[in-house]
Amino acid sequence: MLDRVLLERPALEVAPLLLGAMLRVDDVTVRLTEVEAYQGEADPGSHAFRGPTRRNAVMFGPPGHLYTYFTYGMHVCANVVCSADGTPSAVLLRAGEVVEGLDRARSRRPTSRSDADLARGPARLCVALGITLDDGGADLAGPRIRLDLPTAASDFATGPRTGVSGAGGSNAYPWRFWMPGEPTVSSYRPAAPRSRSR
DNA sequence: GTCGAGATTATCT
DNA sequence: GATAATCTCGACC
Repeated sequence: MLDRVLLERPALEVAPLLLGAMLRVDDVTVRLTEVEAYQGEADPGSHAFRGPTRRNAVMFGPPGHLYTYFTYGMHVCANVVCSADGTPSAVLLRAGEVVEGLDRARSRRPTSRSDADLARGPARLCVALGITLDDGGADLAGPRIRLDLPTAASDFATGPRTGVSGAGGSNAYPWRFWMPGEPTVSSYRPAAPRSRSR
């Protein structure tokens, strides 16, 4: 059962709690191995930094809900909304290990060469689980989506966020959390400065 | 194995 | 019209 009280804390405290958590969508279950904290208003890298918009409205709402968004036109990323109602904190689900519904996950991600690749990366995780924009704002204790927090905190490491746009100069926050030794967590390739020129 | 560059579209200014 | 919390593929070591 999802303990909503735990999610009312700041993202930085919720993030380690989510490591090892089980996230089930329909018949596919993933054990989260890598997450990233976003402190809304105090975080230049967060979508909520510039204030509430239609897209990030869910983040400003009560915790225990799913915040989804489109990025780069092709990819969906999922967050767990935390902190109290009105505080735009969220934890991005970066990677996980598919522990149930492997066949389903594999068919959704035919390009994955190994099972560890199925949910290694925010957008991949969403595809493997079948999360779409339609699931934005969904209750994490609902019929289709269910989140189970681990009973005990897992071992974890922290480090600087990668992949966050350098536009805000926000790469300085060590708000990435992962479980050491997990094959689904690779030292993520530093985001290449993306140039649309040409 | 690691490194570098392009693709593609919802959302915001 | 510009931007973006990424992924995939190809080249090279």
